[in-house]
Amino acid sequence: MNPKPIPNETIGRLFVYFRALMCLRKENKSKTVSSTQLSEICQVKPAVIRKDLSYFGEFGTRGVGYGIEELIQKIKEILKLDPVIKVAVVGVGNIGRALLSYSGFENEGFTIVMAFDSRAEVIGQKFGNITVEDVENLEKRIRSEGIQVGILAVPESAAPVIARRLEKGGVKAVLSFAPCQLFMPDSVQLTCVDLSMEMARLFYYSFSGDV
Amino acid sequence: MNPKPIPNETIGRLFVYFRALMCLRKENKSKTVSSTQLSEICQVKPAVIRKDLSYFGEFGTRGVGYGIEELIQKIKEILKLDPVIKVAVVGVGNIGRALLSYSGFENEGFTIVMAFDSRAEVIGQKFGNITVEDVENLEKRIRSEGIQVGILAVPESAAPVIARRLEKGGVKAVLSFAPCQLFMPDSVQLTCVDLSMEMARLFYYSFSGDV
DNA sequence: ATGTGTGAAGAGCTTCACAGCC
DNA sequence: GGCTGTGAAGCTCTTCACACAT
Repeated sequence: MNPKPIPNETIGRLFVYFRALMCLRKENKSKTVSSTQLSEICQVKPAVIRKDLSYFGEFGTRGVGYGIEELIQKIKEILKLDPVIKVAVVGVGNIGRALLSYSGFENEGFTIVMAFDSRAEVIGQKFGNITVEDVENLEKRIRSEGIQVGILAVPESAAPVIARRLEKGGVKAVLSFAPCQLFMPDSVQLTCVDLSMEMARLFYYSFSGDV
Repeated sequence: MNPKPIPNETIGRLFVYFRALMCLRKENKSKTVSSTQLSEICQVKPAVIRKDLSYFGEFGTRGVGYGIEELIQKIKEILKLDPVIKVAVVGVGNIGRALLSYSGFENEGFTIVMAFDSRAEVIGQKFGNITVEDVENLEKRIRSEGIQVGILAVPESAAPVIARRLEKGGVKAVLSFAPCQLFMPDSVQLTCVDLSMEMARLFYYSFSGDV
């Protein structure tokens, strides 16, 4: 058991702060920022920001605020944001391509280093400095390259099999875009991004209290 | 105020049940399903399923379970899943294309009916029966077509402006893929799908309790 | 016997208010 | 004055156990 129970939501918000801090650093208007200032950028209440940060230590200075550079480093540590962690994308359809061509990840602490697909016409294509490989060799290749995180961007029908193979290849975490339930051992962290579900939630809240 | 406070999470889970029920209906093995059976498919505990459903009425039969067809209809009603609600995609990059070419949405209760982009080479392209239009005319077109939901799939730099224009065009809800904070009036429901944040969360949980 | 519906207990997260420090 | 750090209160969501229906 950990010393203190850290809310799940806190982790997500830390990343939001992180991104805001990166902006502030670029603007370079000040070396420090108060929870009130941060709250305006992040749309999170000042007290929440302070409590979130306080779970991990006392990073601020009373009467002043938080050192921007220092806080960036602290959050990096906490979230293990580190481009050394290797990520692979499986499935180079539209979603896979979107991920491969998004250049923002590097500023945000991680890098995609491999891509796999099953289609002959896609294998061998280059995206930046990544060449799409044959999914046939998935387990072997991700194991030999030390891939720790897999992104599942294949069609629903292939998702369960690929998920299993990522697990066999030794990844510790999987981010899935497949609109279906996946079964994973507890040793593998699984997050599903379910667009239909988000849409459904939006619908409910937009059209419920209606005339 | 509503009669009972309904957990936010319940809404998301309802959609998960919905999808599972659609599968069960297709399999056509039985007319009914118990919360225990559903729980195995959805990976949600039986008691949670029962409580979630009980917020909206008494849909089950004691000793038997829930009628599959009946429950599908009820959830459709609750979530306002209805292909009559019109959705537009703004930004036909990789993410936009992924959404336009995903055929599953129709089974899941909504339809994308328009697409916009600013790039001359994309405007006029067809995806299924949708022709990409010039984002120039965004407000006018979504208003005249009665678009109620906008999906924001443009680069970060354009996101705040387009968000504002969607709002002006009269949408009631926006689903954004932009990795930045957006400011919207309370009258517009906003959900942000933040992939970097999900990655960061995964990282934290995968590499924290580590050696 | 089987399986739903639900009040009450429990766990988790947020908010508040203010003590403590600059 | 300004701002952080935090215990305690308040709120929300989940879990449990069992009454109730078929």
